[in-house]
Amino acid sequence: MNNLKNLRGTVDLLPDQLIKWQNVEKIVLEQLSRSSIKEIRTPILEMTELFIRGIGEETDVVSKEMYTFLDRGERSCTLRPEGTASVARALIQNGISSNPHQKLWYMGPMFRYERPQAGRQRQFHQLGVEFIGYQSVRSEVEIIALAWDILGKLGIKELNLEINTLGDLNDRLNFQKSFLKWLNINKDSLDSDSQNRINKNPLRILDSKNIQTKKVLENAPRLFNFLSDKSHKRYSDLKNQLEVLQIPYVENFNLVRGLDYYTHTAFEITCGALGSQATVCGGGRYDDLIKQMGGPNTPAIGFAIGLERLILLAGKELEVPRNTDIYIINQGLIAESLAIDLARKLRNYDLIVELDLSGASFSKQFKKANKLRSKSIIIIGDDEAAKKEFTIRLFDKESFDNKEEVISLENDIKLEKWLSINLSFK
RNA sequence: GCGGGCGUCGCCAAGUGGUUAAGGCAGCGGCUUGUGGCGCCGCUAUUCGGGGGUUCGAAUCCCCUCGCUCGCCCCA
Repeated sequence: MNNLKNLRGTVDLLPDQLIKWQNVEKIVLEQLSRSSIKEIRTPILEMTELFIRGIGEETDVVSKEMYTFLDRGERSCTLRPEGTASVARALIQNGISSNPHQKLWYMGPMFRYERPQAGRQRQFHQLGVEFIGYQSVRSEVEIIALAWDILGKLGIKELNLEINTLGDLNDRLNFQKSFLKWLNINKDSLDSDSQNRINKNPLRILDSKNIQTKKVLENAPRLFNFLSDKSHKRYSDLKNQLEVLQIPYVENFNLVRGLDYYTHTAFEITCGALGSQATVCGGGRYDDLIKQMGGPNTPAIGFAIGLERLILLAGKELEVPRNTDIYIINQGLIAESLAIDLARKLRNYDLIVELDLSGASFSKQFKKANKLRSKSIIIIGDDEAAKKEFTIRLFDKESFDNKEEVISLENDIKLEKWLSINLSFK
């Protein structure tokens, strides 16, 4: 059995860990539904072509991180490395023009072939939100605020919001012209990674982490200075509105982000507690993507939150499970079936009811109930079965002074009264 | 893809060449098959991530490999 293991960069989530996941998901989904955002589910597997065209051939994600293979029909397939391209594809395919304004969310696994690290896996999970068909600055502010609030609802502290603007396609082309000129003059002062990017993806050089390159870049032309008046206005409107909402931000002119489809606003939320993989949320506007992919001209903006990173940040209080309300101790053939019937009835009261299936001694079953920290127990054995009744007892760990009552199996009124007094059942 | 650290039972670990691989937690069984918190007793690694080598003898030394981890790169 030793040779059968999970693949590198994948993990098993066991029941104890899933308590936290489920709690986090619950809070997140509540917040999304309050904002009237609808769920969309797209396939995990897509044509490779989708990501090459959507994300950009020269991006790191596409050029070296995709899980790509040929299926039995010789089609090139890829496990999705992110969600936006799939959502765009699904909308185009299903007739976006009949419904051009949509607020959508999705949640699920993504795949990138990278070296695993804390907060980074090969199969990881993202929550994504996309506002489709919205051009306004307020849609950007709304979406940033949403990301900010989701993280806030989970009690995550010390978050940093970084923003930047990339301008529109024209702004970028103008900038790129003079940036390329500058890059070629200063080529020798750049690190080798950046030199390689000159002809492939010059914008990415902007957020190089190389100290030497960073220093040289200080004298490079600024994208900001190539923005049209309109783009400038967008950006200052964005900042003003964030200030009204009292969401603190830091401008980072080098924030470019790794996917080609971004225009205008790009943002990232980081948390120092995550260590080197600090980004918990990244997003931005992508006004040209849907058109580029063959759909109608449709502006859009979105973000993605990394769920593994979110779980790392979320507080310990979300790890607490809901305890069993009633543990049913039972023994004997007749008692057994009465106990099953009783369990079904109690579950209709929306109580967590666990039926002991072991047939072990009463003593064992009591110990099990105690270990589970069950709030109460029901005892039903041969004696009770014969009289068509059961014993119900509060099962307080602290005191042994437990209230116990014998109730007839038919007496639902008495049962409900007991439940409402002792388990605050309504 | 490149550097640094690590790898002994489900978890936390002692052991650094000499033959029975400590201990704690958890688990299981019993004292106590009709009654729970405590206690006591017992069981649970032919084996030290895997493979090969050195040696009379290896968890301990050497080589390879896999995995984890921290950084770089990049991102969620």
